[in-house]
Amino acid sequence: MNIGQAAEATGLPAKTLRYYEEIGLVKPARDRNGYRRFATVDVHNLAFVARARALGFTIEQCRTLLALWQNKSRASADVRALALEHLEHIEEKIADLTAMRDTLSVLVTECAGDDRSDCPILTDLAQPDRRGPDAASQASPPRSPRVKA
Amino acid sequence: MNIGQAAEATGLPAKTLRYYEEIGLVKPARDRNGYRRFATVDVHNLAFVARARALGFTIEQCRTLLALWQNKSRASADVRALALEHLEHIEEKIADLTAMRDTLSVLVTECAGDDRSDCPILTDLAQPDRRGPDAASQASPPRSPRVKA
DNA sequence: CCTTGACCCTCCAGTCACTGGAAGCCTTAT
DNA sequence: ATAAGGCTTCCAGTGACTGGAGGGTCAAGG
Repeated sequence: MNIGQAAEATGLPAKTLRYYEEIGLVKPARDRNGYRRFATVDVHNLAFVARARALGFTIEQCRTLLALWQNKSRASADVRALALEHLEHIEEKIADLTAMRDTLSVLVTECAGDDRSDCPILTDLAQPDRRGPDAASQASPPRSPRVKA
Repeated sequence: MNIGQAAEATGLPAKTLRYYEEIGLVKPARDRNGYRRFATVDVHNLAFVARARALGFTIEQCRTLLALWQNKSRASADVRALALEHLEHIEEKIADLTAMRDTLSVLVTECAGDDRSDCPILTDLAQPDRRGPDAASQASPPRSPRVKA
């Protein structure tokens, strides 16, 4: 299977497959002409990774999950721990984003949105403290807007 | 005001203030010794940006908001449109993350998490299609796990 | 006068997970 | 022979910082 077919089969762009090889997630063989040859097992691994990525696992977590998947003597507790950690991470992000959404939707509601310059959104951004539904400010670390979600 | 005091006042790391100068978000004056001197207006602008960032606006959106804030002849509709667009973006992310969370929490519940190797999480990741609460797969673009949340 | 320590400066590299593009082989069909 | 399309490598860029090296500046204490 050439890279194009593997891309087709996994739903991942060919570029991504090259990248995954580069970082050692898959190790396709090579034909004599230098083309990558993806075996069935490679495609399985890629599909596994694609699904884990779709659930928001990082590449490093995918690498770990892949290793656990291939290790028949693994303990399911290890997998569960990883998933649970990731789940907490997701919950945090949801909480942060929900706080942002609440604040922002209040502000949007308050703003007339006409051709006058008067705008509660800007007023709020300009004023220290005193925010509507006590939003994102104190979600997670007290310092700096390190949310990047 | 030196950079350290400005950092203290805005809650942003000094490194970030340098970065914001580099990309032209603020333009502090310089003392004869080369130190940045932050005027009150600079600190106000930085605090404004910090709050907008905490609400998840991108740097470019912050730049726009800052310009609108300083432009007395702006129309509040412009601000509202920007906020609304951002709000939709946030809603999308929340939806994606919620789908991930639902799938993942089902899987975590199903997994015994003991020292046996049998693990529904891995089984699910390995199997194409057939997922519990029809999760993240078809959240937003049909192709690839381009969620990066 | 000298040193110490806390600041400040610039420049470079790294993060994460790709993505885009250039330049150039290889293969297949016409 | 040539054109199209697929494959290769390598380099650079994304966003928004963050870390660190190497070095200048300043105020206080000995």
